Amino acid sequence: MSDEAIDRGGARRPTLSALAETVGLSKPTVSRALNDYPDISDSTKQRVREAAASLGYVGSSRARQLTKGHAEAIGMVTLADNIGLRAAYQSEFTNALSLGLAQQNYDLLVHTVLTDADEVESYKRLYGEGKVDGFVIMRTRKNDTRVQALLDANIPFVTQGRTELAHRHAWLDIDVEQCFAEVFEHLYDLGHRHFAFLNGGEDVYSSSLRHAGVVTAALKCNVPLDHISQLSGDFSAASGRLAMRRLRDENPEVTALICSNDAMAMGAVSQAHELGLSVPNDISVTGYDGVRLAEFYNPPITTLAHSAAQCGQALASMVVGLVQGHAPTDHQVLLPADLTIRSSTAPVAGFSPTGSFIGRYK
Amino acid sequence: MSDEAIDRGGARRPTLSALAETVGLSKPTVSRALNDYPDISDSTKQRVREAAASLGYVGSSRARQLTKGHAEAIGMVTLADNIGLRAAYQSEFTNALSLGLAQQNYDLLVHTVLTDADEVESYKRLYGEGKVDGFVIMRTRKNDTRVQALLDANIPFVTQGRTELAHRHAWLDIDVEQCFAEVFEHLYDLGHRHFAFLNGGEDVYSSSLRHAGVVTAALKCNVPLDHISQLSGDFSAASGRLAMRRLRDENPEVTALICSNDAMAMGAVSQAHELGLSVPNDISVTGYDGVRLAEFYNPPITTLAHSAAQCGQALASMVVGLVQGHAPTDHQVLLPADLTIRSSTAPVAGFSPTGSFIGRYK
DNA sequence: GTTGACTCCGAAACCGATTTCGGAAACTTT
DNA sequence: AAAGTTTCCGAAATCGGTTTCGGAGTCAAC
Repeated sequence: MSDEAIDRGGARRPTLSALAETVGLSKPTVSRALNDYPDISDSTKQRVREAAASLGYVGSSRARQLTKGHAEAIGMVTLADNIGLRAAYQSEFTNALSLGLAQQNYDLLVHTVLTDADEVESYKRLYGEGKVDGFVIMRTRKNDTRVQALLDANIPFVTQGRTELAHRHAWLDIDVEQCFAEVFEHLYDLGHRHFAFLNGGEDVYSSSLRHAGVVTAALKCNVPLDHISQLSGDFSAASGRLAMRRLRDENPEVTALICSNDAMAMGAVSQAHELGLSVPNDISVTGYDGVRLAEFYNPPITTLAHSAAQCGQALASMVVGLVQGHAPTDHQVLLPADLTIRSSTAPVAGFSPTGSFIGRYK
Repeated sequence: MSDEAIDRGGARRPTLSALAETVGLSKPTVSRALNDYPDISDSTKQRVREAAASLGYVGSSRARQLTKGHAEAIGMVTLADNIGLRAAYQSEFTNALSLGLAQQNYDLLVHTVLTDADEVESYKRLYGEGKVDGFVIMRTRKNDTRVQALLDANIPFVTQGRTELAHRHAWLDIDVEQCFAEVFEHLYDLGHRHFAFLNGGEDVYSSSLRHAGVVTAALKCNVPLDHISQLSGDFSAASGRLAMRRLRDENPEVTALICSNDAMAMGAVSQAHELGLSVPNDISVTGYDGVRLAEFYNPPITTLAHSAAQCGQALASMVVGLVQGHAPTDHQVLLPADLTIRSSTAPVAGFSPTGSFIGRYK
């Protein structure tokens, strides 16, 4: 009664006890009414709900978490060096993930660190403190220390991209082997016979799959493997530029460059123009990822598009299933990518197409 | 003793009580030792810390939050339509924000919603549930319902970008008036006399500031205002394309297009090329934001760059200060942007520069 | 008119930390 | 040696919910 707190604007939010008191019931009863337990009469539920609404009661998730034992949040820790195009992809992805999570009443907690070591550290701390129930891991590498560490610590997670330990954890990946074969065939159908393939680093699991896809398609098309120059980059636009310079100097016969992501493709295109080469007239270039921006590049870039939104949604339900007790191996899904043909690829000079095209024109 | 829980891989994490028992001390003592209270002897602190380390004890943030009354987390709610370049900027920004928060032991909670209405709803719920202590709001509009709602509900927040209510809340903004004046003068110095200005919508607060900057500079340079075609876009690449088409059809005398962000600039450039216009030979184009990608565009785009990283860092300390009790009005900061000259701007044909350049060449 | 089943609700314990308050031991003072 | 300080630590309450367990009514059945 005389316990009048000074109302400094913040008007202390009502607690469960306060709500219980105003409706003249006990705490447990009110709690069960709000949570729709069967052993509470409908009339009581009704009364409680109305009172809750009129008081503006919102249950404290902190208290609920404490008793329930889970945080209803999923964590994602990223490296601070996410810039440029990589950032574009990540953001589309993060938004989709967050939305998918929200639809299942989970929140997304983002933590950014400066080094790899900090990253593993953060996983353990966030999970140990109970701030999150599990993780989504992006940008997996072939031999990924994070995956190993989380496996060892028995922390639930799902990766975007497979690893060497893929049989032991939940993952979602794009069928890059298949789609890089498709893009190769697309170029072959356009009459190209001398290729360059700008792959990512060895440590990236998907690099070997991309390579396999290209090789498979080459064999199928009877293109000798020494007609495919192998280049290596780091997924940055800068490494795309570098690759294009080397190509001009060392392999001028190449008419088609297959890049392992859109950023490298854009870098390569911009370098080509500076070298006086026309894309696609002198050389065709393809990308991978389908970031929205590739569509507005100059010229718009032919790419393998996978929907970040779709990935995010799928990942959301996978990780939620996981933290609710599903087996990791129940959550391993492979998604296709769409060959999206735009203006950075064209027939080689003087070639009249005979085969049929794969993919969609956009 | 006989209380042997089945160790199903997950090895229940040690609690404070468990730790207290192993060191033979009481819970409060251990708690204070861990938190470095002065009334605990150094030898005891030492002993407790060692035991904690060897047991791998990590305090439950859930319990701590409950007693301490705050979540040590900041929320950000975004609209699901963040795609393309907008996403690129947001991601760089989010990473920086998250990093800055991490350095102050705060986490970033991201929530994505589909509609504006849901957005305000989410702010109230997240804060009401105690999941976050405050918010960072992006993409402010002139008359921003979110700002009004949070002000009404007495929820701490800081915005990136001013609003009509800027005097009542914490904000961080770029001095767009100043920098748009700079970019105008840069173009003027290159000999341009017929301009187009592609602004954002009326509802965006900064649009009027941008306009003011351009007008001020025009007056200073004695450029009659009817030599500046006003166009309006929505910050998308598509609207940049549209603007360029209109320009070619209706104002062919224009030689310089000032865009209100990089995405529109890129759209304009790509459209120009398709129309057979050369950038920068036929028309110069400028952007704003300084997304990394503008640097690798074809051609690289002259832009006004503000560091997303710097904004994120600043915002982080602002919002943390705020939730720790600082007054909103102590946190209102205006940052400059750098005129970053690249290849999308050039002197008009036959113009020999007399004035000096503003800005840096990159 | 007991017994039994059912419906609906409350007392008390609990989750895992922090904080308030006070008390025992050791150490100075006079 | 009694009184007053300091130093260090523990008992109990607390945060705001959920869960376990049981108990008071009501009603039908024998």
